[in-house]
Amino acid sequence: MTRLSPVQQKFILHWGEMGTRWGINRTVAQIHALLYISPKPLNADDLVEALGVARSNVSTSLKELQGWGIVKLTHVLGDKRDHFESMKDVWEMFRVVLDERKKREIDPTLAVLRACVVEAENDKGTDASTKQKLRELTEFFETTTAWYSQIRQWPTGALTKFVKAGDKIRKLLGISGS
Amino acid sequence: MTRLSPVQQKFILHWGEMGTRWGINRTVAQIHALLYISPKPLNADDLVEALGVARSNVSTSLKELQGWGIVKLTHVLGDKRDHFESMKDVWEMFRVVLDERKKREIDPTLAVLRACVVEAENDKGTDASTKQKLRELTEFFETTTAWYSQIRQWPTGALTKFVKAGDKIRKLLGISGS
DNA sequence: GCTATATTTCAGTGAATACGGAAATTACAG
DNA sequence: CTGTAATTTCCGTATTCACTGAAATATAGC
Repeated sequence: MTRLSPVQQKFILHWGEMGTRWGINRTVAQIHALLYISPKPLNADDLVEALGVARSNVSTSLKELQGWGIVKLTHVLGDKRDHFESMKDVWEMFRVVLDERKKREIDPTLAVLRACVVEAENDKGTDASTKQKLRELTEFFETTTAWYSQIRQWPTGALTKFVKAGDKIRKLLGISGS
Repeated sequence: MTRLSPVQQKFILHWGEMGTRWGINRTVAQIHALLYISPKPLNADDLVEALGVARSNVSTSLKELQGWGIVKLTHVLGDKRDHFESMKDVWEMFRVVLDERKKREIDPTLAVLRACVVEAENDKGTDASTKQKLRELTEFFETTTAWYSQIRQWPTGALTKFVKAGDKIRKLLGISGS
């Protein structure tokens, strides 16, 4: 692993920054950024050297990334050390991340909402507005997750076609448009 | 503002928890949750009492929510105190939040990525893999944002129709399917 | 303009999180 | 089996972030 170029640095730093904004640890995001642009698998010491963080920090961050399913452990011939590489297909990568966030956050939220709706029905202490709003929120998540499970299986490039199709879709669906 | 029912508490606590997972301050999210289910505008003291947080905390959180554009300041007759209400349409609300996050995070990211791509072109220090990956990532964000600006103007309920339409869309677009 | 009330700002404190370094464990070569 | 390299775990520290309470400012009625 040679020293990072200014461009690589800029990208990695920004990616780390974005990570924190979305609830991802900065180092985790930086390591992911580096692995993503790297042409070959890197070992832990490569990452330590390139990013200037502690070995232990790299270790836990890599575990985290493997937990997300976007970084895999590999080996290179003649080297006993573990090496790591990022998923390379951007589309696939985001699909995996979205699936994971859905599983970790949206699904539990839906579970809580449904429980709240049920519980609110036979509960005098909860006003009508709350009941109504909880129902609407539940429905919102139900619709959007159903919709996501549709488009998540679109092949790469389908969104491009979709964008190009423009208003045709809306007409097909009989959507009035806003 | 009467005391929170167990259902309301459960919802508000969970919403606060979810907030933190997505980079939103817990108190901010809790206040938003409470305003969302509230049938009428609430003042700062209502929030202090219901959530058990400091007055100053409520103040800054409300500023934050107004900054996001999902909470508005209003007044009720015969009360000089400021009152606040949340946007009530879930769909509109998420549209606003997504627009804002796009503006704050995605757009700057795209700017950085484009700058990186340009800078990488005339730079011997950056390898081919990096250039390639940065291009792909840029393209990804360009496509997805273009796609978002399409569906963001779909009227409420259009997604439902979309889900029901199922595979028809894919056939229309000539997408092979996965 | 003065007073009471409401709101915001700000500095200090506390809690959560991230991180580093040493120690412990594991994996491997000879 | 032994020694060495690699990796992980763990605990203490540091940094960041959230929050409070008090002081300062603003607002509205009189």
